[in-house]
Amino acid sequence: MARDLLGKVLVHDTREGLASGLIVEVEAYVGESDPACHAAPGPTKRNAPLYGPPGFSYVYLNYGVHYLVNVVTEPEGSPAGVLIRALEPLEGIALMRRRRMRPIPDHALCQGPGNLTRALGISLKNNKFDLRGDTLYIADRGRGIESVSWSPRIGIAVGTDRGWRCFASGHVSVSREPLSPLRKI
DNA sequence: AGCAAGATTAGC
DNA sequence: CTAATCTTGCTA
Repeated sequence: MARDLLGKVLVHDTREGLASGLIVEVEAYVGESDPACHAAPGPTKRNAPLYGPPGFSYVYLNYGVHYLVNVVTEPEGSPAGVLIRALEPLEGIALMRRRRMRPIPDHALCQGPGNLTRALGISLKNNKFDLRGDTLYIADRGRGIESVSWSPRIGIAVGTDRGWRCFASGHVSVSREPLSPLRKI
């Protein structure tokens, strides 16, 4: 589930160095019946990773400008992914700032799905990566998120009825506050 | 072969 | 509020 990814750590280890951040905001895109999911039109070349085994990455170029990274969550043949929308920077902050090429406070370096891939140096080359590997991977460092909020997903025109965005309540690195949180746990 | 749209962001 | 920027997927 999307909730389980909150509090985990996304790490990208490259020649330039290692950068990582605590996952504080995600959105679920589930199945061909979800109109906002890239699997909605059925299998295509682009969404192939969604139909693959869980635990792999699905990276794509959005608006011709930003790379967005998902974690494939369902068994092979069942297309679903969780979009990572924001991280609290942990390691490699100097490297992140260099990649962002812009004066930004620490907490905002990985704020937003396009910004975090830029800060971590994630691109199309990282598509279909095994997230239990040693280049782009998710680590459990025993850190949890104490308070979680849910809201509709952001930036989409369809499927807004589903409250499948979840984030660390009130965290400074969350991309933005929800218009209407559905519940808090 | 041509075209419209898109899970965003920064700048005016 | 809008431009930027380009790949995918659909239509002809």
